[in-house]
Amino acid sequence: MDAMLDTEGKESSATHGAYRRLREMILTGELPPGQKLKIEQLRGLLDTGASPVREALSLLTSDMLVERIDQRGFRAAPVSKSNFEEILLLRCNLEETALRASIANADAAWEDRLVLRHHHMKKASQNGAHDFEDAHKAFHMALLDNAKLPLLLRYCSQLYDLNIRYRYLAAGGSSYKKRDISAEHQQILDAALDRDADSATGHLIDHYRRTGEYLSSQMDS
Amino acid sequence: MDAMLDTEGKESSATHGAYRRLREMILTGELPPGQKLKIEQLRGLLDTGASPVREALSLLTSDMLVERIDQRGFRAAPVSKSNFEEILLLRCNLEETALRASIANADAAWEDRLVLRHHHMKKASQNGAHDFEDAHKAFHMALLDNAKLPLLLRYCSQLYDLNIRYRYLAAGGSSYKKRDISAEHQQILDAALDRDADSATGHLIDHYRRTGEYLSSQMDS
DNA sequence: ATGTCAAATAATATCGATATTTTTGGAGAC
DNA sequence: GTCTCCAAAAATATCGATATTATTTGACAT
Repeated sequence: MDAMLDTEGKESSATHGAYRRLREMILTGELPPGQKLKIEQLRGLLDTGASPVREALSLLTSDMLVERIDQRGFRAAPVSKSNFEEILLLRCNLEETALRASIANADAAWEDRLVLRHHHMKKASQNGAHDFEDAHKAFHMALLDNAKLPLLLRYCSQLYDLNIRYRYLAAGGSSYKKRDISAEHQQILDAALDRDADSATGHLIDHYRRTGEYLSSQMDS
Repeated sequence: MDAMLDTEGKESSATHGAYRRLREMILTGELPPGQKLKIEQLRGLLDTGASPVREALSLLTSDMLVERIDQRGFRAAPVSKSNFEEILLLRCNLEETALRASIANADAAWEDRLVLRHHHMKKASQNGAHDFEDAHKAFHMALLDNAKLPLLLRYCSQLYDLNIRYRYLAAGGSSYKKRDISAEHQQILDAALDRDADSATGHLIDHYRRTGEYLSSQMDS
């Protein structure tokens, strides 16, 4: 007597579905920063019960994409320039730590994973922006995950998502020029494969700072 | 027709109450690491409904004190030596960043807060261990909060709590010797008041490393 | 006009019950 | 004796309804 509309055969759970859908909507700006998130409204939008919605919102609180106001419901996390700058700062700090640790643990299997992810990313860049975003994140996380520091990786992943949100908000996802991001990625990859930690972290941080400055300028408008 | 048993006049909310209570139980080890957290069981323990328990567990997931296993409920987060060491590593990294930023923003109001927190901590050390823990955390967070980096502060606070849990687990909360923690705190405070970032961060990290090594040795047993 | 208070409205938080899923336990086959 | 499979039990996930709490509205007094 229940609707079973998802064609995916992977994760069936009303809560998880609501979580992923809401996450997507907040990241892309479909649910704008600061917006009140009323249960009823979302219940209609995702056509599911109130409990899964509630729980999904609780989970999104962990990711700092949703704020809970004690007896007053939920709202999409607000944005600000200072928040953006803090995200950038922390990313540079944490990702440098993670990348250095990853390189310290470098082995053939990791190199294979890196090359693969990089290839997938290049391939996906010809498809839709959505595919590219996923592959881009996968590449960046692959750079870091060989550190074998799960907490650190989790923080980096969280911050990555928070940052991507600003990219969507600033540019509608499009104006995010190809610039020469592709070359930057290649430099990072090569340095990582050479196991040159200084060069790899240098390029990585440049990569972030450059994107950061670009977005920061967009935000002044 | 509802029970209103809390004598506190501050935060009334079944969810929030359950959250605080469960958090306490997990931090102190009353709910041991890895233990299955069955809704019914907790519902009885906290005498409240299933929904608040469920939501409290969701919130504790953010704090990494509870793990969610997709269609199989919740469990208290497991512990391991490598997890402990990662926490220590990240704490040293993040708190150094935060403390340096705090000192860079130093002003009279911050100094006042620091002195006050330090005083309260000393006073509380004569009372129960529970009071001391709260005051101790308040002092450490006061050292960091002048950085005005809310995300960073949140991470530091999370990691602080994860660490305190290991202290409870290793020592039952007691053997955590007074050592000369008091002197160490004084050194950190003095250096911060002098606005000597190198000295302050040095003492702070020493403080953590020393406690870390002590706990680490306890864990080999 | 303006500010305050009370009733009406809307939204959240919570409960109790049901449907789904996982886990357990035991009967039968090899 | 061990393994497989099916039924029984337990636990989770979800729903629908109610009680609580916040917010708005409008009347009244100043």
